[in-house]
Amino acid sequence: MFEITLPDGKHIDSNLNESWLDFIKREIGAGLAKSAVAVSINDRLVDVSEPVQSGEMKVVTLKSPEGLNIVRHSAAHIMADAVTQIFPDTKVTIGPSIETGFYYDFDSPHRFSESDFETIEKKMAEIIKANIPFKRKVVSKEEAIELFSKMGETYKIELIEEINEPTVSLYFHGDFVDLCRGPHLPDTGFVKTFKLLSVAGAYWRGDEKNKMLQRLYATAFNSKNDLEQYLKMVEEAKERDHRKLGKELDLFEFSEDIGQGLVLWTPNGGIVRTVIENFWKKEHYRNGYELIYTPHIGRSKLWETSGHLDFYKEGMYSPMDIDGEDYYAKPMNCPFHIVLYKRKKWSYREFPFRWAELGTVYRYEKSGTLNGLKRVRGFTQDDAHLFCTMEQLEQEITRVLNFSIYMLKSFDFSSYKLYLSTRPESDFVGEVSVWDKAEEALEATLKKSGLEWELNKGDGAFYGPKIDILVTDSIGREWQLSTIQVDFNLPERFDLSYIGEDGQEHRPIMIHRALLGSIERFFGVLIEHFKGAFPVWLAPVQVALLTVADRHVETAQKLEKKFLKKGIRVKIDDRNEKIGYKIREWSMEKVPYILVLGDAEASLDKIPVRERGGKQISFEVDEFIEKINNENSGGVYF
RNA sequence: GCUACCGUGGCUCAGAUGGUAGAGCAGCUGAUUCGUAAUUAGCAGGUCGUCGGUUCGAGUCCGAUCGGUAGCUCCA
Repeated sequence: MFEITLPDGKHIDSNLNESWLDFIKREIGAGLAKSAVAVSINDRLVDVSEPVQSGEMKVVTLKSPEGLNIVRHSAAHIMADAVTQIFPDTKVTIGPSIETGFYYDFDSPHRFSESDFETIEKKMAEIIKANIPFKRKVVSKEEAIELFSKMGETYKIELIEEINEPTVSLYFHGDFVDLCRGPHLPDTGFVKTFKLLSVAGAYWRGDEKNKMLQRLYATAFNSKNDLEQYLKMVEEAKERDHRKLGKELDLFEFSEDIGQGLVLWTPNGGIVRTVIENFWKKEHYRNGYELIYTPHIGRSKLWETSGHLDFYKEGMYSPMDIDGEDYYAKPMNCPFHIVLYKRKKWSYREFPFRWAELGTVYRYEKSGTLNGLKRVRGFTQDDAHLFCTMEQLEQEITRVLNFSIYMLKSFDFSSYKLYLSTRPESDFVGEVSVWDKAEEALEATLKKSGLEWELNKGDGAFYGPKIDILVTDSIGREWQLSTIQVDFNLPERFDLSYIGEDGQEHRPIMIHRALLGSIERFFGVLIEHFKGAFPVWLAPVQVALLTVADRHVETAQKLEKKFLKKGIRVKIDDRNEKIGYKIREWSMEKVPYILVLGDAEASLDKIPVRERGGKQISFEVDEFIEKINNENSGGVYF
């Protein structure tokens, strides 16, 4: 007797030894049975061909996220089938579904390239069209090993040997067989549309000591429309790529002469950075921070004390010799801030301290990980270190969190996801009771914030718990920008203290925090978020004045003077070109406002303002200046 | 760092099977003074990333190196 509960709470008792598919057909409906790709029984996914069992069941259809995962996973098998048919010497390894599709890793004497895609896709289409059923078979490990060794599938054997169960499940479709937990589609025909995307190297089991395999990336969707939408989104991301826009808008540069991962800010990028930094400084003063400046290098003793030479050496550059003494370029600012702390004895009455610095650090990143502005070797952190008592921790964290959200909002990021990372299982410093108190403080802050947050249990750094903030950009991608980290380690290592109310020495709590992260990376994210069309307050040029003919230059200069006085970033274009030509150029530069000055504007009573996108509005000069000032985020930061 | 791919004038790109570099845009000079996304004529600009090799001859083949892209890995 099976007792089955449906999602609507209905109980069905059945004593038939039938498959889920038959059960669904009879008890729920033939229509649903047609689009059923799996069954969730007590939150475990199984094939629809599996026999019924007792529990809470839910039909998984193509449309659900789980359903799409199954489609993609099955498509991965189909791809592996196609590839091994076309290239028989190929060994299969693993092929899971991922967020945007699926991949399969192969070990093959054949060098895959995009030119193989068509052949593979054609073969896959054949397999799909044949509606070949997926069949599950549970066998003993020995049996499975025998099967795969006959086939020469050594990777599969390695996987089976590590499975701690007496049996394993195999999935067949046609002549293809793969070790797999499942579930899979009823048959290959359920894959509606797919596309091979790229080929890349990937280590066997993700370990760089192992052999490099060839990974074929692909994706599958339930409709052509979904696929097209996905491809469009990929296209859109390409269009927005900050490396492409950075070149087009002349915002930054890398040079072989200077070195990998080292950014040159051009005059245009320099303006944006200046605005960001000036805004940042002003807001920090307003929020109770004091700005400090520290050097780029420090003696090895400092890095020994801080522990960086023990734990972070791979990230640091080789030392330079100064008068026979080793100095290191800083990968972090904290030790310098701590040395500033140590210059005096502090009283609890003076707490908290909030010391901020736009500190430029240098970190060794493997060459393959470098990526435009997003991953560089020299960058400026918008760093700050707070020193406070345990009693002040919650209030300080709340303050930082609010400040962080305010800053992100100022740059047009309005959707956040927060993560609380807590004490790791092992390898952590400090007392458990201190950790607990700190974690409580962080959690209380998050709860009060009313923001969406999640717990990443055990994901904290060894030195303390932290809160990370992810923002969503204009095309839905997530970026981690802010991080707020409590540190129990460095105060200990540097023997920091303050005099408490009781006249005794106590250890202060230290908080590291960065709101924008790195200025370089943040700039990259901003470029992509705005697609290079910066809001007025950040735009390198805010207003372009275009003269129709030479006799209008004087008008332009008069206007320029007025704008400059008000701190508006303005450029005159008095070249001997047709007006359409100039408009095209400044439009492509994504300048927020273009003003065409001709005979009609000679008196400057009214000026015609062309907005980005082509809309034209007539303004009085003062009115327009006022408008720009309003758009300057409450101040001129340049 | 590893694997694959890529590297031609400021930018975007052409240059089958090796025979000694080409376009558009940008730049410069001239004509044009023309009102909301490219006026026109001419000129100039490249030791084809770099170094080495094969060859009578290499942008084209081979090796090394530098740089880039995708992914893997890393990110106390």
